[in-house]
Amino acid sequence: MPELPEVEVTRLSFAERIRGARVTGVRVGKPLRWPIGIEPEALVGRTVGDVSRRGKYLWLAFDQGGLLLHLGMSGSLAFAPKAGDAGVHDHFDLVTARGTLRLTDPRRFGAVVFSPALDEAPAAKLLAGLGLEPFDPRFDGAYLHGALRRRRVAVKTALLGGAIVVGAGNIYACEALWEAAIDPRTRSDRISRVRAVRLADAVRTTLARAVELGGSTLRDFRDSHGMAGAFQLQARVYGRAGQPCPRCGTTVRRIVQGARSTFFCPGCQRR
DNA sequence: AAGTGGACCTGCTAGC
DNA sequence: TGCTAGCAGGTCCACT
Repeated sequence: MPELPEVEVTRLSFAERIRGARVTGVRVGKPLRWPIGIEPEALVGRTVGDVSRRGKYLWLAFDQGGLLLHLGMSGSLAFAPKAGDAGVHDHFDLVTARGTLRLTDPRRFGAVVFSPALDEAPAAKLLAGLGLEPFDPRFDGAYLHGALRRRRVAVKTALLGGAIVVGAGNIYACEALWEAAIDPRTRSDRISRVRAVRLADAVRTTLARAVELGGSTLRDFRDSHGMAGAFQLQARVYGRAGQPCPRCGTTVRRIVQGARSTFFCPGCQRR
């Protein structure tokens, strides 16, 4: 489910509501990717502060420490309709007077990890190695060109890796490469400076537009109030194998790169 | 060091 | 209808 736009849309949908709330209870379900790292009871009595985002992680700050949250492949955060009605896929509840923030995650690739601070372990360790935020002014064509030159993987793989720029997962990496008219199989060190400028623009604008549209709801993504996203309706290539490219009419293809599906137009996306 | 493939876990859909 | 294979939005880790 969640790439940067879905995570950001989720954040925007609950941050205001939960800020200042006092934790009155915590419920945990099945284990997620990593142990929480604190007795859930020890969170009771803390006050929620700001919710920020780094890549696809959310940092929910308390007056003391905070929780690093990740939605994995199938996670979502929502306010529970009423307390005590947790289903089999609900694995974390943060109960407050302003509502119960609930992580639902069928595949359990997501995570809830307590950390004493964002810049201390374990949070810092999980965030180490992340590339620039796409909306960071330092993320531009020159930076991207330089970073791509140091790698020899396919440019799609380089984007997905997150070590150069965070936030573009499988949907938006495919979409940004279409936007920039670059063949996803192109070796990253063969991308010219001019095309790197185009690609950096495409990554930024694709992610920004997706946030504006409320993310992509392919199957089950909802924000914390249950709203679906609309970006998927505008996807040009993702999930559209066999359909005509909206730019040149060539049939969109699906290939596999690094065990992930890549969708692209072999007509107008060039090496 | 960088690149590759497997691992984690569950649910859904298409096809026989 | 029931079973199976294949697929899914992420990313860490072990191995080459």
